[in-house]
Parts: sequence; structure tokens; C-alpha cells
Amino acid sequence: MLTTLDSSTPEGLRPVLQPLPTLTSAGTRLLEAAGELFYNRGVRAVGVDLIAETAGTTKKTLYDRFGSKDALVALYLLDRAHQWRSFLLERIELPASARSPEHSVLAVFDALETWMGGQLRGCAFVNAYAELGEGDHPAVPVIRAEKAWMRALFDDLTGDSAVGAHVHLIYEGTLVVLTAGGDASGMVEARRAVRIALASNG
Amino acid sequence: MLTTLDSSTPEGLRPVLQPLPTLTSAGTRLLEAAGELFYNRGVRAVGVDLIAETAGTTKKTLYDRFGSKDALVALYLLDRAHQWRSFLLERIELPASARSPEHSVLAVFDALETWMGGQLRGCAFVNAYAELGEGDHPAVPVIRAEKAWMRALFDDLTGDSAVGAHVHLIYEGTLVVLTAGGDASGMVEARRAVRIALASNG
DNA sequence: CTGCGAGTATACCGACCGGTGTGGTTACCT
DNA sequence: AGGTAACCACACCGGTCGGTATACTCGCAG
Repeated sequence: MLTTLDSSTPEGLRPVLQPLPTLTSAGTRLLEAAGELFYNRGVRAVGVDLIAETAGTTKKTLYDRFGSKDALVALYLLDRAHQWRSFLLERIELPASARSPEHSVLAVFDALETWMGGQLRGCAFVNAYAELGEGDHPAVPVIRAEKAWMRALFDDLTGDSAVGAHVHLIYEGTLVVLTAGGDASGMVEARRAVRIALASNG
Repeated sequence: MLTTLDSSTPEGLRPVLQPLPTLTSAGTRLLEAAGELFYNRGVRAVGVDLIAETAGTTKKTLYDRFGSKDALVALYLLDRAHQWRSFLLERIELPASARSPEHSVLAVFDALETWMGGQLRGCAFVNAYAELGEGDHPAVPVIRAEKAWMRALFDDLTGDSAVGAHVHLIYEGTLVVLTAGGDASGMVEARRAVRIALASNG
């Protein structure tokens, strides 16, 4: 049952991301600039000077609003998680009738394809995780939460934890194969694999 | 048929990685130091000064041997691909008799678990790809070759391209879920998913 | 004996890193 | 009128970045 996608409880039992703090206008510009730069070039490759300049403001304002580059990185990922979640949910919840697990899960992969739009930069969360090294970074909980949310979503959509796990593995693998692997046929193979995973439901 | 794992043609038709160049003693130390530092802390987070110091030599020698940091990064990945491939193959090829696709494929996941040894730093190739940004980096072909090699391996082991693709997606997803996702149960779910994927073979 | 490849030691380069400090200008709230 | 939060301009900090230059020592092959 798709209990968590009922119109009355659109978020259901899935873990909810912490909300985004209210931002000033310069803060918004900074977060938007950081978002594009961090994603396209990598977190460590982008300096705070460039972010401030791109946003049409100053480093001073950046540090007044966000406190540190690390905090800005964490907020960038939190913001992106919110964007992806709303993008995804409105593509899953629309056909409120005749909603099968296969239809819903494949809609997630359709949404992913649209979201990526041919880009090859991969998953922002996996990429950020790769750059953070061994220590504990404020962005790590955001990354973990995003992955846990996707897993819980697939559990809900399939109604089965084992099938949800299987589909989630395919989902994460698809992102890697499409981007780092450079294999453009990955999405076709993913959809075929998803149908097999769903057919295994007991 | 496991044509490419016959004892007479251990590499078979799978694409072969370019060989590692011969290294001097200081060069070997540099590559080993770079390997550990790059993997554990990230490529961009490690400077050439630290690598030279860790290897007990100088930056001068590093640049005499490798020419640039980018070239050293590419060689680090090529070296790691060779290590992983030999580690993996000796764990797959050993029981030359009674070799089923299920046994072989699950042996890959066993090898992966052993290779990772509880570490949470993820796939070196995916991590490096995440750090390279948009441009063309000498490491990209090495990354692509490694992913293509794993895919071809699964095609061979399963004897079916669709099943191989499915298992490869699960494999890449497992690495992400275990590390960035921080989900320790990912390996158990992966093995279950693999059995389902293999059972779909026509 | 000579030449050469390999390695060591150290100094240097301009650019950039994340982060701070000062001072001044708006605009809104009480 | 006074306070304050937000913002901008700009200068500054110590440290590190990738990469280069100079000069010296060693072992070895011709």
C-alpha cells in the first residue's frame, strides 16, 4: 500500500529533511551561485571568493550569512535535496488513480532522466561525499538523510522492503553508470532491471 | 559460457587496461604514498608537497617522474585498477570446476566486501570522477575503462548482457549505499538482489 | 675517466586558499 | 530620533597551491 503518498499525508512516515533557513536576498544569491559552482566544478575546486563574486556580493556577506564554507556546503546539499524532492514528488503523485508500483517506480527513473538532462556530473550527494575525506563534515548527515529518504521512498512505492532495497541499488547504480561510467544505455538497462526487481515481489 | 575465464585466455575479450609504466624506486614510493593519500583524503585535498614528504623524497623527483599532478592522479587510478583486477580475478578463477554464474557473481561481491574491509570511502574511481569537474582530465579514460571492464566481467560471468547490466547496476549501487549512504545492510540486500537478477536469465 | 640518469636539498614563484577587520551606506522598525 | 540588520567596498592575514630553478651527490656503464 502506498500509505505515505495519500493526499492527506503526502510525506507520510518517510524521514523529513530539516527545513531550509530563511535567507536574505544576498544570501539567496550566494546559495544559488554556490549551488551551480559546487555541482559543476566540485566543492573543493570552488573558492569563496568566486562564489561571492558570482553572486554579485562580497566574502564578508557570505561569512555573515553562513559562517563558514563548510556550513555553506551543507546548506547547498540541503537545498538541493529539497529541490529534487519536490521535483520528484510532483511527478509521482499526479496520477492519483490507477497507481501501480511499476508505474510509480518507473516514474522516478523518468524524473531522474529529466532532472539530469544529459549532464554527466552525477549525484551531487555522492560527489560531495567523495570530496569530504575521512573526518566528520556537517554535510554528511544531509547526504545520509537524502539516501535514506530515497530508500524509504522505494520501500513505500513497492510496498516491500526487499524490493525497495533492490530498486534503490539499481537507482544508485544507474547514476554512476550514466555519469562516471559514461554508458548512455544505462537508463534503458535500468528500466529493464526495475521490472525484474518488481516482478520478484512476493 | 565463461569463455573469457578459460585458463588459456584468462583475460579473454574483455578490454585490457593499459599497462603500468616501469617505475624507479622513488617513483614507486611516490605512487604508493599518492595512492593512500588520494584515496583516503580526496585528490584535491592532497598537495604534491605532502605526497613527496610522505614518500620520503622531494617535489623535484615527483615532477621528474610524473610530469604533473594530473598525470600522477591518472596513474594512481590505473595502478588501483590493476590491483583491484588481480585481487578480484584470483578470487573468481580459483574453483575451476563447478562454476555457476551465481557462484561467480556472488564471489565478486564477496571480494568487494573483503577489499573494502569496512572502510567508508567508497569507489576510488567514482570519487575521483566527482572531483575532476567538467573539463577533460587524463584520468577520465581510466575511470571509464574500469567501469566498462566491470560491466564486461558481469556480462561474461552471467553469459547474458541484460543480466550482466542488471548485476552491474546492483554492484555500483551497493558501493554507494554502503559508503555515502552509510547503510551497513546494503551488502545483504545486494546479494538477495543479485540472486533475483540471475534468476531472470532467459 | 667521463657522462649520465636518479635522487636529494632548498629556495623560489605568482596565485589562490579560507577567514577576518574596518568603515560606511542604506532601509526598515520602534 | 535612535537602533539595528543587511549590505558593500576593500584591505589584510598566514598558509598552501601546483610548478620551476639551481646546485650537489651518488652509482653505474661506456
